[in-house]
Amino acid sequence: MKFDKTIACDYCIRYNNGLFSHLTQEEQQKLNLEKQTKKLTKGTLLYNECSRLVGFYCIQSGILKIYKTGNEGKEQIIRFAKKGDIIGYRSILSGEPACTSAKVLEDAVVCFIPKNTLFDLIKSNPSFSLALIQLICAELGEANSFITEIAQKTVRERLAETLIILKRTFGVNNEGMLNISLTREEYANIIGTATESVIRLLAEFKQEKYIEISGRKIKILNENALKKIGNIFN
Amino acid sequence: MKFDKTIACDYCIRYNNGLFSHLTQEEQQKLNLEKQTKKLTKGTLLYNECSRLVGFYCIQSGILKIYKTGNEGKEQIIRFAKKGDIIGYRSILSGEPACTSAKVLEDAVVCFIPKNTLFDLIKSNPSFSLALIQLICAELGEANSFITEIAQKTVRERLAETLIILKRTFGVNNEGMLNISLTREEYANIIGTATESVIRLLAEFKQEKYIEISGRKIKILNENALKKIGNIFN
DNA sequence: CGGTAGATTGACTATAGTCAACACGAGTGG
DNA sequence: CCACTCGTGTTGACTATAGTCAATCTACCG
Repeated sequence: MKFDKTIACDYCIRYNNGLFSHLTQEEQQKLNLEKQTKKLTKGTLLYNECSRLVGFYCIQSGILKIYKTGNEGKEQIIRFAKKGDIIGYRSILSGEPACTSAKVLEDAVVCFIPKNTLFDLIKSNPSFSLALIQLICAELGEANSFITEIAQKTVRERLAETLIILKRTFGVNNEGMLNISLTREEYANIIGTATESVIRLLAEFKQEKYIEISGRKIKILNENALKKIGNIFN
Repeated sequence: MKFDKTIACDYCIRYNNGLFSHLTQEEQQKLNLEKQTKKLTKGTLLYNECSRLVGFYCIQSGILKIYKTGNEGKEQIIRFAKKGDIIGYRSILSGEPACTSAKVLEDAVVCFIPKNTLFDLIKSNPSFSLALIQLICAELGEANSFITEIAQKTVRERLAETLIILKRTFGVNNEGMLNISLTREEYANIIGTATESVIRLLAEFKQEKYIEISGRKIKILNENALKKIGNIFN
């Protein structure tokens, strides 16, 4: 991991879900001094379950997967973190070890913000606290939806839904390919199924011309069909 | 619904996850004036998805189920709320309609606390904010675990786990029966399965002498066996 | 030029969902 | 008081869905 301080917080302040836009000039400068910028290459494990974090991370670029390890050692991907997201805050706020792991999927630049900086901000800046609370509530709302979907939808439905959500979250490149590339196993670990099931269903979707596949790159050809399969109404 | 103000907040202050213990005398008095106490009988729907809440609720006694309705109209129970829990805060903090419904399972007494009271506290009392953040983070942590379990464990494993969790959460009465009584369908809606599957598995557990059943009352006879089945290690 | 990780396919099996019929008790209205 | 209904619980039979296992293939990397 390399550390540098070349990128000022101003950049993130504009993007991070508005979280840091509630800081005063003074607080912003303090943050700028106390944070550490890290460059992380693909495959790096930023932290894992049981890590005792001493700060949280703010993603400036790149993609990480946030996952939990089930009792058979199987990974369950809980969510992804991309530009503007913050991760690891749950652990330091509750004072417990992390309950998830974070691994880099696409080379990333993240800022490490020490625990005390966060606590100081909460203590001194109510607007910041409120924004943070709202951000956590949003994450909680998504987790609740995820529970319902994983409990009630079939694997086929969840796969279709996942493709739609990935498109919404990461967008597509100029060839229409999803801007995130996952292994079949990672798809399985989002959906909660076996790798082989993902392979078979992707092949089906391809067969029906809902998607186009080229290695790990996927292009959605018929979004409406996938929405219908996944029971997505918006 | 009946309203009264007979019960002072002091009572809850001591129990509510320490949340309200961070209030000053003055704030406690203000809260006491602004809250409304409601008595809710079994079966009452406190709010449902799409409700625009104007405050949140603090449970003084009784049990409510918090659930989401999936696209086939099937209920997914996300969690239960009992003495000391707060519900409905996510909706007012994010300014969105509720994403879950809350229905009374056992006659309850709840306090309604208006939105502005909550916002005022967040703005003026950083200790309260921090405690609130920690409370939400705890809920988020549980949601993440729930996702992993529902995605990876079999129905049998989840049922065993659910029984253990219900015992931990609600305890047992003097006959050893779980202090919560659910229909078979409600069990199915926690676990994410069909009612018939719950019935068959409960019969199995009974057969193996892990539990004793008398109508909706369940007694755990062999906790270790259930823990083993549910892969619970603590 | 192996070696390794990931992708694919087929065959088989287990798990759990669906459907239909029936049981049972608590209320309800004639 | 009795038939009736309704909600819930139960059971059996069948089916579909998805998991497991094993073999093979492919691409890329050192």
